[in-house]
Amino acid sequence: MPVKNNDIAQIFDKTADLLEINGENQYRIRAYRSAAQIIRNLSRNVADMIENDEDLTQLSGIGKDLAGKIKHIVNTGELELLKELEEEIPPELTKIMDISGLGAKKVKAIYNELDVKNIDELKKAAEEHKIRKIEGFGAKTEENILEGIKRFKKESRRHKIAIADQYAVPLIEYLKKDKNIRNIEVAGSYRRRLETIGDIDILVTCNEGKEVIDRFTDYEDIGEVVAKGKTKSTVLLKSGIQVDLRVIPQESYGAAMLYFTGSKAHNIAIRDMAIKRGWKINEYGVYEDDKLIAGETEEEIYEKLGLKYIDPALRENRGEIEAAQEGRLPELIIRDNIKGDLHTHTKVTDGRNTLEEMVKAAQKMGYEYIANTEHSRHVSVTGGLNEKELAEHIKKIDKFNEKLENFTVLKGIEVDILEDGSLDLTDDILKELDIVVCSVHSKFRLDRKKQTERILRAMDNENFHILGHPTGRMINERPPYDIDMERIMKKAKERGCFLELNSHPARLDLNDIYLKIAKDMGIKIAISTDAHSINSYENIRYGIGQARRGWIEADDVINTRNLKNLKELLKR
DNA sequence: GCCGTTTTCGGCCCGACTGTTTTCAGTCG
Repeated sequence: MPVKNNDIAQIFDKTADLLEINGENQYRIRAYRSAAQIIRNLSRNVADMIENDEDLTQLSGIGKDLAGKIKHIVNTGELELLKELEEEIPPELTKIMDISGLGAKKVKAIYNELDVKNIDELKKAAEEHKIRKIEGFGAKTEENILEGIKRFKKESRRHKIAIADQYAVPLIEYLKKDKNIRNIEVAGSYRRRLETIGDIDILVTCNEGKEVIDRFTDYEDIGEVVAKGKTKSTVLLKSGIQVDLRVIPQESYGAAMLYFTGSKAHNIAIRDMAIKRGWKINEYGVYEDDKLIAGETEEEIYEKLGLKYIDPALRENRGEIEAAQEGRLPELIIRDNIKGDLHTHTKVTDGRNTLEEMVKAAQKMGYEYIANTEHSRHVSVTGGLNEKELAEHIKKIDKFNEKLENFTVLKGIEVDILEDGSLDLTDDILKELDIVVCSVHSKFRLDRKKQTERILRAMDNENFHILGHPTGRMINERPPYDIDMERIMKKAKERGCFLELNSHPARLDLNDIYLKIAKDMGIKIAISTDAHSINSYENIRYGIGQARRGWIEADDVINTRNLKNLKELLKR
């Protein structure tokens, strides 16, 4: 099985951790971390690039040495340096570094003094008050370690963006009641609309910082105040989600928004541009010597650097800075571009509302059409339809449409792709439909070759329109099917098939990186919600956020078309 | 370990907070 980009990234990350514990040169460590990030964000398979004999040192941040190491990893799956380090230092120490408050230096000290190698031993040592005896450590640090372990076990994963929304929105409403606040906004990965967020970063400008910080730490949903200073405070909500609040001077608001929105890679690149012009950028502004020359808005900072404004969704240092320099930033899709939902269920199978209710709610969304796509028979737990039932259902929709004005229900199905790549319903009935969404709902664990060929074969069916939730992943719960997405995309392009971006916040499938590849290949996307009730249409905003991260414009998406143009596209 | 409009050597983003210290190291974002 080819080595995946993420495998290489993980090896480099782990190497960096161990080098850090070893007290190596911090810039060497940074080089490994940055390489991990570059590889992880790459929109192509490194293994393929090597096979094509491409020069990896073309990637900024990858030099001769790392290029060689990447090649070695791709060929052998291993890195000698990491193996050597693991013999020298217990590899589990890197896990201890994930505990908040513990970095390389402290981990090393604890290991040297007490021979603590893993989290269990760490807990024991702290409970026996051995930690506080180490030089530079004290009782407070020991308490924090125990707290950190508790928290780590409870909340070690990132939170889905929809979960973050549930906490961020009411907290912002609460803070806004303080009239002393002038600007308030959530920055960080939340603002970039990442599919998951680590914590919620709130920035405010105001007259009286102390007042805002006090109000913040008084919030009723807080479980613990972790830190509280004059300009910054960190709390844990009862749910375990961390929230950081920062008070910013008005003249620095743009600089702070830029800085705390990230991503880190984007910030470093921006700062680097400033350094080349003899300036310095920090969270307070752009400085020429000690003179503030920009900072109140993000726009003016980008402008100073000769850049068009870059949308937060694009700030990953994946080419957006070059695009901004050359005036070829995409005009990103917005919610209002969407004219209808192409993947919906009703009570007929496993949905919760009737078709009538679903249509009414869709009209409220401002849509012109929806596709009704019930499950096919193979998904028996949902009451999936067989040929005869679907034929009757089609007649019902025809009748239903006669009553509608300025709105159309497209006759569709979400048909299962069976293990052998055949579709769960006959061609005779499929060809009666306006739209056929094809999805994998079983046999998730086929090997890469079989799983890929299963989908490729399905695409050969002339009734195939859209590949539903293409990778099958559930964020934090289930990994993607093992498939060769590049082959699948090539086939989609060749056969005129479309790929779904499933907007359900637990799926967000395709991810941003695949979306960008699809766009670059000229494959059109359907942004759908897979709505099982009238309340799910709103999930489209998560799909839109993800699409923007993938550089998607309105024209790349089939359900931005009016009904007539959509039907043209569906003719294949 | 990477990189080059001052450089093939000598830089590399940078400030706030905490806890341990009496002026700073470690961690974090």
